[in-house]
Amino acid sequence: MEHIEQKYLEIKQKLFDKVYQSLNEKQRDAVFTVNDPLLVLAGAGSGKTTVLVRRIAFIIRYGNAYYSEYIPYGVDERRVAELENALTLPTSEIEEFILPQFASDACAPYRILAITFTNKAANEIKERLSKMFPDDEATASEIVTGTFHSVCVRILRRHGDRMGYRDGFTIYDTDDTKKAMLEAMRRCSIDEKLLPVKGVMNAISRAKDSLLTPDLFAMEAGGDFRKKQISRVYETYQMLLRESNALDFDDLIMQTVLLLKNHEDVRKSYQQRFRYVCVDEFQDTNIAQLQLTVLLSGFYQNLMVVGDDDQSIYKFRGATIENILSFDRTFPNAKVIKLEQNYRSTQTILDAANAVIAHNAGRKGKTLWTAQGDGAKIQQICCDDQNAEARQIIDTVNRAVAKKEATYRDFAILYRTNAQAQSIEKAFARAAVPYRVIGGTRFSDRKEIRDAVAYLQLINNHDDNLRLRRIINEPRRKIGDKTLEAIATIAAEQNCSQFEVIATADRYTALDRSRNTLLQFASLIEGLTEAAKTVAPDVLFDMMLDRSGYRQMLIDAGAEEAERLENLDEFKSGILEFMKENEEPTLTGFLEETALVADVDRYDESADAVVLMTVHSAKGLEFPNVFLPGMEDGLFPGMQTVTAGEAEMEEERRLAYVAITRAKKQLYILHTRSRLLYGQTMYNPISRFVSEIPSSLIEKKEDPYAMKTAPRGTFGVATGAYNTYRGAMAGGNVYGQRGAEAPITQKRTYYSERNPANDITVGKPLTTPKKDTAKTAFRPGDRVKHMTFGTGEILSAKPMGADILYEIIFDRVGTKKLMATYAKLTKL
DNA sequence: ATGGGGCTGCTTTTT
DNA sequence: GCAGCCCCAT
Repeated sequence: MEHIEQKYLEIKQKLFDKVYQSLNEKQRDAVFTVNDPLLVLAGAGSGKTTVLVRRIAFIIRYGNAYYSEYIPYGVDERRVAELENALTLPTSEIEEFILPQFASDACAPYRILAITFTNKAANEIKERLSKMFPDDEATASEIVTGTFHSVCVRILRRHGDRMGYRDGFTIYDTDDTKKAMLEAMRRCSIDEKLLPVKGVMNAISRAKDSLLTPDLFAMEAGGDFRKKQISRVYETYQMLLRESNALDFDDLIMQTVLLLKNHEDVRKSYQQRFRYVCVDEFQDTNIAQLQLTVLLSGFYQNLMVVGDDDQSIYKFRGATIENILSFDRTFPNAKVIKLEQNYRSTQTILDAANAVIAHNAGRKGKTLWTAQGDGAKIQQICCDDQNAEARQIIDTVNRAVAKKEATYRDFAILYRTNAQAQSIEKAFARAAVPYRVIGGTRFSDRKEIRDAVAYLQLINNHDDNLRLRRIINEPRRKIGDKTLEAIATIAAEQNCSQFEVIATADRYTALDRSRNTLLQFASLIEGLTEAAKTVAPDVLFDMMLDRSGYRQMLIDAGAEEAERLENLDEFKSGILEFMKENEEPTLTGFLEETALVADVDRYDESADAVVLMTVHSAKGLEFPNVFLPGMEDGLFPGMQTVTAGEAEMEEERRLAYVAITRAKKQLYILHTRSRLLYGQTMYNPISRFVSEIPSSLIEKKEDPYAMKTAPRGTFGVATGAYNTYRGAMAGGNVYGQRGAEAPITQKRTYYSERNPANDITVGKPLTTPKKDTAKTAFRPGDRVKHMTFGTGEILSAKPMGADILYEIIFDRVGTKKLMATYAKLTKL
C-alpha cells in the first residue's frame, strides 16, 4: 500500500506539472508552494507578476493540493492507473475535470491579501486576477489587493478611533507635510537656516519608517544637539497633525502597526482573516512595512514575499535591503526560490547587466539567462555635448521608424536626473518627433488643483488647519498673517479648532476688523458641508468653485489663467470618472483616492510616442530599444555617490542594473565630452558602470556631429581622461566653474503642442516666422551682437517675404548679409 | 496685504 | 537654467 500511495502523490504532481507547463520549473515551484514563509527572488523580467497572480489563483482553486500528502479514501491500483491515463488528456481537460479533485483546504478569496507599492502594480494584479477567473467576477474582486498605504487606510478607517483619530481624517501629502513641519519649527523657534526643513522632514520620515515615536526618538537622540532639536520638532509636528485630525504617508503605516501591536482584538481579527499574505517588490520595504506584513500574517504564517535585491533602489526613502537579504534568517523555515530565466532581453543585454551587478558585494547572487539568443551588440556612442547626444537619439529613432523597423513607442530614453530631460525634450520638439515625458511636475502639484482639493478637504474635515490656511485667502479675502496668527492663538487658548474660532469670530475682540469676512467664510464652508451630504461630488465641486469665487477669480484674470480653468475642468472629469467607478462615491472616498493615487499611472503604453523618464520610474517597465544618455561619472553615478561610501555606490550600481535590464532588443549607451547641466558645464569621463561591461558586448561609435576642433577622441584617450578625472573627483571638483559663459538663447524654430488626452507632445517647425520678428527687427544704425561674428552695426534692412535681410558691418569680420530668422542677433 | 525683484539650491520618488 | 522663496517697497 505504501507504494501505491507514493505513486498516487507522484502522479498527482505530474498532472499539475502538465497543466502548468507554460511556466518553468522554478516558477511552478513558486506557484505550488503555498504554505509557510516563502521568498521568491525574482530577477528582472523573470515573470514575477505571473507567478504572483497564478499562485493566488492556485490557492483559491486547489489550496495546498500539490504538496499535501493527503491520500483520499479508496486510492488503489485502479484509481492510480486511471490518473496515469489522464496524463495523456489535453491539459484543458485535466484542468477542468481532474485537478479539482485534488483540492486541499482551498482558500476563500477574501482571506488572501496582496500588497504592492504602487497603484499601478496593484491594478495590474487585479486585472490579471480577474482574467484568471473569467466567468466569476466575484472571486477576483474579493481578493484584497492594494498598496501598503491603501491597505493601512482601510484598517485605520475602521479602527482609527483606537489610535485617537476621528472619522474622516485627512491624509497629508509631501507638500502639506513640509508646510506643517515649517509651522512646527516656527513654534519651536528653530531657525530654518540653521536646520533646513528638508533634513528635518527626512529624519522624521526615517524615524517613522523605523517605528520610532517622538518619545523613542528623544531617547535615542541622547546628547546629540541636532537630534534633540529634531526631536522637539517631531513632537510638535505630531501634535499639529493630531489637532488637524490628519496623518502623513508615514503615519498611515506606523499608526497601523502600532494599532495592531497594541490592540490584541484588532490584531487577532486581521490575523485570523488573512490566511495568505503576499508582498510584491519586497526589496523596497522599510522596517514598518516589514512589521506590518509580519503582524498581518502572524497567525497562519503563510507569508510570501517577491522581490529582487539587485533592484533595490529606494534606500533614500527608507527601504532597507536587509529585509530581503535576511528574510530566511527572520523566518528559518522559509523556502527560497530563485527565478533567473529571463523572458525579456537578449543574452547580450543580460550579460552586460550580470557583469555590472557582479561588482556588488551585498547581494544574494543571481545570474540571468535567456533562451532567446545573443541579439545585437550594445551601442556605445560618444558625443560632444548634450545637444549632440539628443540629436544622435533622434536620428536613430527616425532612421528606424523610416525603415519601418519600429514605431515611436518602441523607444525609451532613461536618464538619471529629471534635469537631463530638458535638452532632449527641446531637440524632440524641434525635430517634430512625438514624445512624452513621464514624471517631473505632476498634475496634482498645480496650484489650482491643490487649492480645489484643499477646499474639498476642509469641507470634509473642518479640523484641517493646514488646508484652511491654504485657501482662506484664496481668492483674496484680505485675511493675512496677522489675522491668522490671532486665530491660531485663540484656538490654542480655547482648545478648539481654528475653524471653530472663525465660525464664532464675533466673540473675540482680537478679530474685530475681519469679523465679517471670517463669518462669511465660515458660512461658505458650512453651507458646502451641508450640501455635501446630499449632492454628488461633481456638483459639490462646481458649487465650491462658484460660491467661493475661485472660478470668477480665474475668469477675471483673463487669458493668463485660462489654462488653470482647463485644469480644473480636467480635475472635474477625474471626479466624474471616480463616480463611475464607485458605487457609492463619497467625498471622503474621492479625497482618499486623490491623496493616494499619483497621476503617473496615466502612462498609457499604447500611445505612439517616444517615452522619456528617469531610471527610477522605469522600474518594472520594458522597451524594445532603450537609450541611456549621460552615462558619465559625475552624473551616473552622481557626484554625491562618487564621494560617498561603498553602500551608496552599490545602490547606484543597482540603478544601472535596472536601467540596462529595461531593454529587450537594443541598448544604446551615450556619454558626452562636455555637458551643460544646472547652468554649469562639466567634463565627465565615461561611467564606471560602462567600463564594467565586457568590451566584447559593446560596439563603440563616435558622434558624427563631432566638431572638427574637438580632440580626436579615441577611446584610448578617453580612458586616460577617465583616470585623471577620477582623481580630480576625489577632490570634489569635476563640475565646471559657476558663471561659465551662458549660451545665447536660441530663437524658437518650432512650437510644440501637447495633447492633454494622451500627454504626447509634437513639435512643429515654424515655416512662417511670426509677426514678432518684425517687432524685434533692427533698424540701420542699431548696434547688435551675433553669436559667432561678435558685435556690429546694421547697415540696411530689406524685407524678404516674411523675413528680413540685414546687411551688417561687424567690428571684427567686416560686412555680412544675414537673414533675420537665422542670424540670432541681440540688440546691444 | 500684496506684488515684484533678487538670491539660493539643486539626485532619485511613491504613497 | 530655472524655480521657488524671502525680503522689501508700496
